[in-house]
Amino acid sequence: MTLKDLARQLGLSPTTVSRALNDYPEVNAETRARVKAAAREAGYVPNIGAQRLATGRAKTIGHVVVVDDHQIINPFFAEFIAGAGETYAPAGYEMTLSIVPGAQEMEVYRSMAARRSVDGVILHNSRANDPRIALLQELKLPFVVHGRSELTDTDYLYLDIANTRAFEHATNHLLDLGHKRIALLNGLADLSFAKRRRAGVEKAMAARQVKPEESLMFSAEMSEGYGYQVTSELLASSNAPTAVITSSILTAAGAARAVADRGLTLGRDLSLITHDDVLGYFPNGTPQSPVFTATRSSIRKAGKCTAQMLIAAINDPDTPPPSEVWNPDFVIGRSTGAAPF
Amino acid sequence: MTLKDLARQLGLSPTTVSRALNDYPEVNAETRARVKAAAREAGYVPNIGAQRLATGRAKTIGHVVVVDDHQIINPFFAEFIAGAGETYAPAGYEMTLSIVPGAQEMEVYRSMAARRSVDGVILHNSRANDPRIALLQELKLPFVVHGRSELTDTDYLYLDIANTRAFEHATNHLLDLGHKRIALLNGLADLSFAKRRRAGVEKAMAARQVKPEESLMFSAEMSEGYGYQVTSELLASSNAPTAVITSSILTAAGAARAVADRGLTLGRDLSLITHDDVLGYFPNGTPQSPVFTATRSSIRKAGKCTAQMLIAAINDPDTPPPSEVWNPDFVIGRSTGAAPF
DNA sequence: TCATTTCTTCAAAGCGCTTTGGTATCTGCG
DNA sequence: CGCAGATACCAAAGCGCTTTGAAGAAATGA
Repeated sequence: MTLKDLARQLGLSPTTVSRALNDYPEVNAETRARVKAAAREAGYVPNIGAQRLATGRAKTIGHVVVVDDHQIINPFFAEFIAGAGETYAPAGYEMTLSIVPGAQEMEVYRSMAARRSVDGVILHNSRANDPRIALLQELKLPFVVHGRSELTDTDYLYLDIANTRAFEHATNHLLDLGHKRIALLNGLADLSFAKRRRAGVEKAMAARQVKPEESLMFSAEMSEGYGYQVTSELLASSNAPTAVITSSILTAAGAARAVADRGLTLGRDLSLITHDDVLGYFPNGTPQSPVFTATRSSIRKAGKCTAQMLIAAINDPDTPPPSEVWNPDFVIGRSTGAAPF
Repeated sequence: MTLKDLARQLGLSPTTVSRALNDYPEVNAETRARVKAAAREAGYVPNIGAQRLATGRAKTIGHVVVVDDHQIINPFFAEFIAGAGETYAPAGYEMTLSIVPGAQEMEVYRSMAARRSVDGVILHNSRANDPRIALLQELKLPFVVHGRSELTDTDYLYLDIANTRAFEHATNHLLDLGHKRIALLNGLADLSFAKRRRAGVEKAMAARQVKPEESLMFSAEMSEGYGYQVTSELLASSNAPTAVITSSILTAAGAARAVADRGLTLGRDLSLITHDDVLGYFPNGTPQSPVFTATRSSIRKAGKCTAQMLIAAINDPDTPPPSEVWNPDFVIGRSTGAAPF
């Protein structure tokens, strides 16, 4: 069933049928209704390839996910994607996911632009001086960054959370409780959120003349195992920290397991604050009673909003929406307490 | 830069250029080399919409993910997708993800078929008598099911693991250790894997004349919170089970937290076996020393293989690959021990 | 030598849609 | 009544690629 078939069947020209379906004004209201009814009844849906070719728009947003061998999948990715995906369908967009080795990432953006397979992309895992930003600007491919890069000389759209501020706050909370030796189990060091979080911790400590120790700063992919292993080692060491800050609830869970394994109690023997992305499958206790004291910001909501920003920017390139920086909540759970003296 | 431009620039017809790029035999080897070099140099990539329209093939695989409001994202989904995605790119396929409310799922498949936006789909979360299978067969849209339905009168391609057998094995292991009251924290009841796992547990118990108790059988979305809550309640009840089987490592983690919270020890006061999908971000301890006794099967590998099956079926519809049922490993961890007498 | 086959290449016809540039009919107004 | 401007429709030209059918050039065989 093609447009032409439908037109013939209605005794109309393809032009009129196309315009009726696309809500152009120069079609009689009655005709439009008749066309739409016939289309629905016949189960007519426009061929997407033809539409793309004719309009030059792909009605598709691209997400590139880097997965090298043996590398873990970003566990937050699914939630972010879910949020983004929720906004695409109602807006008439599709989402394509490209899972590629890191070495090919730039090439993928180039080819997306050249073959016009997407109208825009969302950048994940923003890094300190992210080369992807310049590339996308050069390619004139609309994009929104989830996170922020440190680039100051260039303007781009982003949605981020106030990482520095949130982790400064968390650190201050621990300092208030009397903690001085505070470990940070951060994400991979070159990711911009990790840089900012570390800066937040150091800023708070510096303000109180507490010297951050390099040996308590860790960077790795944020798995449960990472939290368990590092915390186990820390607890076994001669001068263990009295508090730990983790960048992910999964890492926090691992840390909690390490504490329990040694027969210790969280919030008494070791204090723990984590960032909580509000993962559906790993809630931080219940709203009434959070397990971990945490900085909290829904990554799913971030996905939703990032997608909206991108669509707005695509539809109206001259007046893009403003970038956003969200302030995470701070929730007190049962994982923090006064420093053992 | 279009094919025509490139052809003009080379002094060749578009026909020849197209054939050279697509490795048709009727092109002089030298010409082909010249064309390919020029294409690379000029950064020419075929327009995807035009290609789709001309060939009728989308070179795209669809994944439909149902996410209703407040429903959690399937936490295993990301790993599966990563596996599938790894095989798409090298095979020249793209992946589109549709995140839709459950009520729209069938409609999405219909529209995918009508507008030819995908060449095939992978079915997630297979259910007992899955109506999607008949629909896709009717639409003549190639598909592979991850999991299996209970349909016996129809033939379709699937990749599944031996759920019944694995959980029968796990239950036997617990029975061998002297456990009689065994709880099952399963996934949502209408999912086919949950049905099979429950059947496995019941089969093993029946074989030993142990009566499974309805009050110890739970079904819910497999979050950490679910494991914690149910296990907490079970442990507080007058005749608590001595062993628990969970369908996901996240639920197992919640159960473990509940045990620790009450000052009890896993493997002594409560035995726990879980299914482990081998999530990168939540490993089951280390290979040398698993935390949980578990049935184990990599869901990422399943994604990879499912995608390969689908591509094979698309490329050669007459001789589709065989369906597969994988046998999970059984690994002994520190979460099981003799029943407290 | 000429007929036949094999190699290369090309012109042109789509694929199914949108969009440009009309035309015919109807209205309103001086 | 006659003309300008709406209104409602249509024919035809693309969008950028693939594919069919044909044809000239070169190679082969009798």
